[in-house]
Amino acid sequence: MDNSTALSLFRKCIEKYVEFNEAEWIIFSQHLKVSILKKKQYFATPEKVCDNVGYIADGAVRYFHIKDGQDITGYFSFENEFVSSYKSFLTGQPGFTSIQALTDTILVTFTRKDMDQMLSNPMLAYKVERFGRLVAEQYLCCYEDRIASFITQTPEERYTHLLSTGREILQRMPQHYIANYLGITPVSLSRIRRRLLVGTK
Amino acid sequence: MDNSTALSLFRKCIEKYVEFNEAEWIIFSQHLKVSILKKKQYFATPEKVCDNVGYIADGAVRYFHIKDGQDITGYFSFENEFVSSYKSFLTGQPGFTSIQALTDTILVTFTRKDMDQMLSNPMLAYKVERFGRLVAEQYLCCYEDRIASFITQTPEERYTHLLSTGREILQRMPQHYIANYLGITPVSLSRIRRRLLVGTK
DNA sequence: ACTATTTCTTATCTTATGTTAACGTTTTGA
DNA sequence: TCAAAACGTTAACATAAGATAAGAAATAGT
Repeated sequence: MDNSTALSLFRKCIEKYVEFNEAEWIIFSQHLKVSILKKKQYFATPEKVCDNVGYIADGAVRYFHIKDGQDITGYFSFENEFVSSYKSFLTGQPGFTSIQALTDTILVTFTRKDMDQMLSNPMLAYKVERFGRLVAEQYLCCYEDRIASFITQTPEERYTHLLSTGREILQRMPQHYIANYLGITPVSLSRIRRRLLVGTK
Repeated sequence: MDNSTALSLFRKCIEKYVEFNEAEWIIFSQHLKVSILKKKQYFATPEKVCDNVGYIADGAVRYFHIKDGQDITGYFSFENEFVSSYKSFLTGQPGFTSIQALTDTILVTFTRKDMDQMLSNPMLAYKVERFGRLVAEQYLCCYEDRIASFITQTPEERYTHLLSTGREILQRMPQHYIANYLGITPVSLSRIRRRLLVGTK
């Protein structure tokens, strides 16, 4: 995929939120950079401030935390989604999240500085504010559901619910990542799957 | 507390995000309503669309879900915080969350319609977009931490972490609400407390 | 002031999960 | 192509959590 393809995918994506005329888009796109993250390269690490937001034109990334030397997967992002250690990006403080490319990944990125410049540019400010609001709101809704699932559901229920949504995660992620994502260990997920199998046959 | 006190508290709160001049504030405040929610009255119920965002000038509310006839507390909001079933408010769909006043609560509210009107009013649009973005971002950061705690921590760790932050929740909420908030049963929290006591003495 | 309700603890029992390790299979990378 | 690494399942054991019930203490409401 070439840079202009990546950029036009990005444009299509953000125009779900706000539309830009050509003049605006030219200025906006001056703040964008297309880059490739090779498999296993890091988009964010725990010690550093995550200074970028990325749009995944192609590929996938995995979010994880390290606890007691163990790697615990918390989330994934795929093509046509955004990626960032948001809290770190927004607060300017180091996050506790690592983000790593699962495959070679083509990204359209902009930095915190770029975002601040756009927010200070009268020609873009309003639309960038709006874009930011709508994206944040959308994530808020997702997070609300995820938190509710931890409070109201058992691990087995969370897994069957994930099955019922048929999310991409199921096809594309190894099971032990899915287990972490559900808040359990890989061994436990394997047992849950066994229970469900026995129950249905 | 009278209405103007409530309104000026609200103004002080949102001016942490954006500042309004007098003309703007006059228009903004025309969209605001001060109301009282008596103890045990509902701000939101699962069947209905949550059409309001509230600012708590005084009082406190509890968010909960009903599962198998049981009431599971998910969150709290206190004075000087916002309250809404955000996903419902943002999507216009019924939520699954109930929100109930824990004590008589004084609210400054605006409806979805008010928000849309403000977003369409050129005099306010920019600042309201910005306000919305910053509030959503702040919640995003909180939610991110909360999700990480479910994935990386045991219930006991979540509780000791809550203790270490000394959050208001601890002083003002009965323990079985806190248990739900941590994703466990009240009985289990009681046992965790026992374990911690024995461990320290 | 007194009763009803709520809250918290404790006990018992059952069940699910975490931990560790072993094994076979699949995938990866050189 | 071949060795190393990653992956999924299973087993055994220890631990923690859920469910239920009972009882004491605190609180609320009248």
